[in-house]
Amino acid sequence: MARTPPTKPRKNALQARSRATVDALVEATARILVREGFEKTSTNRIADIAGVSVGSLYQYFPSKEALVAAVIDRHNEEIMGLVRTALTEVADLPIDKAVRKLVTVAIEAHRINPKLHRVLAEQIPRTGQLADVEAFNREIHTLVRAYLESRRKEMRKVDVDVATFICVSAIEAVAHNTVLNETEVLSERMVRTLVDETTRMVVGYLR
Amino acid sequence: MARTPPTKPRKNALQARSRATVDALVEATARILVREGFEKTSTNRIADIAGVSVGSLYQYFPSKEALVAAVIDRHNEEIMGLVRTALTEVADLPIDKAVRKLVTVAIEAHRINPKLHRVLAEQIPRTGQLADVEAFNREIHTLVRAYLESRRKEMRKVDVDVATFICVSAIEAVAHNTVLNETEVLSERMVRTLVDETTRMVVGYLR
DNA sequence: CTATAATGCGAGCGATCACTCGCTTTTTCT
DNA sequence: AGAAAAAGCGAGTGATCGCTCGCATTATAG
Repeated sequence: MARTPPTKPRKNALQARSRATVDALVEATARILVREGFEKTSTNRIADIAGVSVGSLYQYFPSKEALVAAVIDRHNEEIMGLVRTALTEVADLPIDKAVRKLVTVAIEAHRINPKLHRVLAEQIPRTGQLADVEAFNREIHTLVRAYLESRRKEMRKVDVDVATFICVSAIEAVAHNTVLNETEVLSERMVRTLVDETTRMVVGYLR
Repeated sequence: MARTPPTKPRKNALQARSRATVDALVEATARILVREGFEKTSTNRIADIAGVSVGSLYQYFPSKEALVAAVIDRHNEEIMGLVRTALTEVADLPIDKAVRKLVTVAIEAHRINPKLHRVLAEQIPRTGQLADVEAFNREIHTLVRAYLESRRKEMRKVDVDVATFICVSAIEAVAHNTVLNETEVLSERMVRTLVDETTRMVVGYLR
């Protein structure tokens, strides 16, 4: 205890070189997930593609799970970036304009990296730390709820929590299924139709 | 080739005893999935819980995947049973009555075995044969589409495929999230509210 | 320049697990 | 009853894979 042992506390303190290593590892994980699927994604392979040794990998990520979690986090943060921005922009808009914007953003967000999104949704077992996607759902729920609360006078009498739940579920589902079903390129024409229709449904529901 | 070799073509022809074995295996798989999660579900363990040897397991199921697929199939058939029945019952009803019935059934269907449903949705990697959940979605889409087509005169002018897609996505999402979010027992009060609200949204959208 | 810390390496260990094979037991058929 | 087919058995095998450990290389401090 007297002497400071040169023990590495597993993953932290980064100087220049190591930051690049960490990035390379996360990037490699994402690429393998997309190109080969979750089953083929092994730590040895990740290290390999990242141009790094397994040993180094385990300096920064305590487990394979942690690596996948990092990819999920990065992806979710991209999505949440769009959503947060949209929700502040929308704060002063009436319901019809706001909903349209939110539906548009939801689909955009799902189109950021559709292949990765698909793999994350369909192949990653939500277990242990990976179960924390829930946190993002809670944040979205909170933000949307706050908006609806502030626009209550434009709405019919309705429980705001229930309305939030229904609207978020519906919008998310349409965006999700749109991206998953349409193999690759889905026309701008189609996207506009879906935005129109979903907006109509949700706005009609709220008023 | 001249002699009929007593080779078992791997899984088929069932006399009395073996049918029980197959059932026990599928049932055991479902139970382990629920109680221990997908990760802990190994073929040795399945055979163990089923009171059967691994050897026998592989007489009827060519792979672990096949076993899990059987569980998924059984569960989906239960759900599809309810949905098919509901859709025929509903054929002559006006949109508002029909949608209410369908929403109710959707939630009921998801409540058949919520824990299993959760595991299947969250922990099973949709890969290889397991990807065939899609077939059930197609059937639902077809059935709902046919109903909407037949009720076109009660509806505003709208592309029936798009409307089907939106309605099915929305209803399924609400049912799904309802069952997943509410930990265990969700009050009849809440269910009624959700049915009311979802029905309102969908009916409002269609007219 | 030397000492010390930080970063990187990769062969290989230990454990798990899907699956096989040679054999025994039970059922069916005649 | 006897034979043949069907069903059942479970120790063992081969391969995979997450992860460790002892050592090498590179950067920073004094």
